[in-house]
Formats: sequence, structure tokens, C-alpha cells
Amino acid sequence: MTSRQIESALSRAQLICKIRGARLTPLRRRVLELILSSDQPTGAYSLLAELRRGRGKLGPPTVYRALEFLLANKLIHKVETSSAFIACGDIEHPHETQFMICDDCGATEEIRDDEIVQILRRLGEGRGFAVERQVIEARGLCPACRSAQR
Amino acid sequence: MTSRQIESALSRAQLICKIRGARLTPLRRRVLELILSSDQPTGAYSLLAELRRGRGKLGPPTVYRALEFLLANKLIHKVETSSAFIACGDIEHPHETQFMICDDCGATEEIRDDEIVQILRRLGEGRGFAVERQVIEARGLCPACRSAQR
DNA sequence: AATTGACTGTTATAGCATAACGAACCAAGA
DNA sequence: TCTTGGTTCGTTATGCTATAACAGTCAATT
Ligand SMILES: [Zn+2]
Ligand SMILES: [Zn+2]
Ligand SMILES: [Zn+2]
Ligand SMILES: [Zn+2]
Repeated sequence: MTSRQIESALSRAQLICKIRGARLTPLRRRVLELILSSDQPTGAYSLLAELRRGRGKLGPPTVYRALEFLLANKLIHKVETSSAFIACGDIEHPHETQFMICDDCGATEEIRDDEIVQILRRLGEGRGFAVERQVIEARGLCPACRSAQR
Repeated sequence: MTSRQIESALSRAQLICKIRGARLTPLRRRVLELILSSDQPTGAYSLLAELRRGRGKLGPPTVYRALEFLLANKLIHKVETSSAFIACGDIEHPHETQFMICDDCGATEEIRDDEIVQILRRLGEGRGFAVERQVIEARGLCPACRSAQR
């Protein structure tokens, strides 16, 4: 992502928060910026290390609270099988999401397929479950690592 | 699960391992027994605590290695969003699986829908990803907790 | 007997996440 | 303006999950 694209994403996030009455504080904005700046999912402690470069000594709760806010406002997603966080590619339209994750290089792609979301929701309904959140992650090899292996 | 059902499951696991040339050692068998005995997913450290009651002081690697074996032989599944392990309900037919997990009481149900598996695999193929493993977990409220809430 | 490989025990450490408390900040009403 | 109450953030401590590294054990093979 270019610097300009990051700025644009931050502005849009700021606007969305304003509309919702949520406060994208400097800290939260900075964490979002760090996540946007990485094309790979980023771990909480990696973010913490970056934060410390600018703000001195901070503890884990500081970054976890910021992450909690960003997740609640659907500005980022958590990749469960990597314990890492990635910027959402379409914050204007809150959604369930799926991920393709490469076991070799860690490349992670956010995809969005509504059919799979509906099927899983229906599977829940059929059993009386009220599905609130879906975790759908496919692990394997990305195109680049596939061809490198052969 | 009744004691008889557990014995039956253990015997079947033993047989499957024998056919495969895999060794279901006393330790591994014991860990599987503990997992079978619980109707909820069990954490590694909880298993470790149980093991220690019979075998004295043991370290985490002991139980994690047993879990690794059981996972590799598809006798158990890992519930990623709970960091816990659950016995597979159909070890004779290795499969991808999905889980419904109650955020309130932790009840976890293994379900199996081939359509959703195929769709996710195709989503990967369409992007050049070779999907090796699928993590599909729906979190929400089970029927019991739903009615208790109202 | 010596060798090999698989399994297990043991200690230490790494990585991920939250509890609890207090200070600082901010918005809104008296 | 001053108070008040809620939100955010800093700080320390702790808990939970997982693995690295190395040593001992055992059985099968040579
Ligand atoms: Zn998204
Ligand atoms: Zn890759
Ligand atoms: Zn199963
Ligand atoms: Zn429940």
C-alpha cells in the first residue's frame, strides 16, 4: 500500500467513526496505520514494539485495547490461525470474511464470498444455533510458493 | 459418552492405528481417553493436569506431542477459536469438519457439510491457492442458552 | 553387543492475552 | 466555572498456550 492509500484509508476510517460516534483517538489511529502499512497480518506484540519506538515504554493492554476497538468497529479483522491482525479492505460495508493463508510465506488474502456465509449461517439455524461470528480460514500454499516447490 | 462407548472408540482407534502402522502408545491412548471422556473440548493444560494425577510430574511437551499424534491420525480435531481439542465422531472416514460453538456455555458441536468444504476449496483454486486444511467455526449461542436468555 | 530410530521425560523459554488499579482526559450539566 | 461521571490510557503483574533443546528409555535390527 502506498503512503497515499494509507492516508486515504485512515481518513475514511476517521469519517466512519465520526458518523458512529466512535472515537478514533491518536493511539487507535496509529495502530490502524501500522496495520495498514503492513501487507501481512501483524501480531499484537509486533505492533507493540513499533508503538514503543515512538512512545516509549508501553504494556500489552495498550495495544490490545486499541485492537479491540478496531475490531469492534470492523476496521480490521483477526486471523485466528495466525493470531494476527489485518486491515479490512472494505470498511464501508461490514461483512463476514474468509482468508486464504499460505503456510510457507504467510501471505494472507481476504476474500469475500456471500454464499459460504449463508450456508454456514443456515447450518447453524438448522441446529438451533444463533451464529454471531464466523471464522473461515483456508490454509495451504499460495500460487508463488506452489510454483517454487516444483 | 458412556464408559462402554469410550472403550469402543478406543478399540476402533487402536485398530485404525494398527492398520496404518501408527503406534497408539499407552500415553497417547490415555490422552485420547481423556478427550473422549469429556463432552466439551479440552485444553492441553487441563489434559496435562489429569495426566499428572496418575503419572506424577510431567511437562507440557508430553501432552502436546500426544496431541500432535492424535491430530495427525485424525482421531481428534482442534477447535482453533477455543484452543481446545475434541474427539472426532467418525474416525473411520477422515474429513474436514466444521464447528458450532456456544459463546455462553462452550458447547461445541462437530458438524459435517461437504458442500461448504467444496466451496471453500474452489474459492482457493480460483485464486491459485492449494488448500490443505480448512478451519470453519461458527460462534454464537446454542439452543439452550438462546432460550435461557429470553 | 552395538546401532538405530521412535517415544518420552525434563527444564527452560517463547508467544499470546487479560486482570486490576490508578491517573489523565473529556464532555455535559449545575 | 466548577463539578461530576464516563471513557481512555498507562502500568504492573499474571495467566494461558505452545515449543526449543537435550537427555534418557526401549525395542527392533544388524
Ligand atoms: Zn474486510
Ligand atoms: Zn506463499
Ligand atoms: Zn471428525
Ligand atoms: Zn450454550
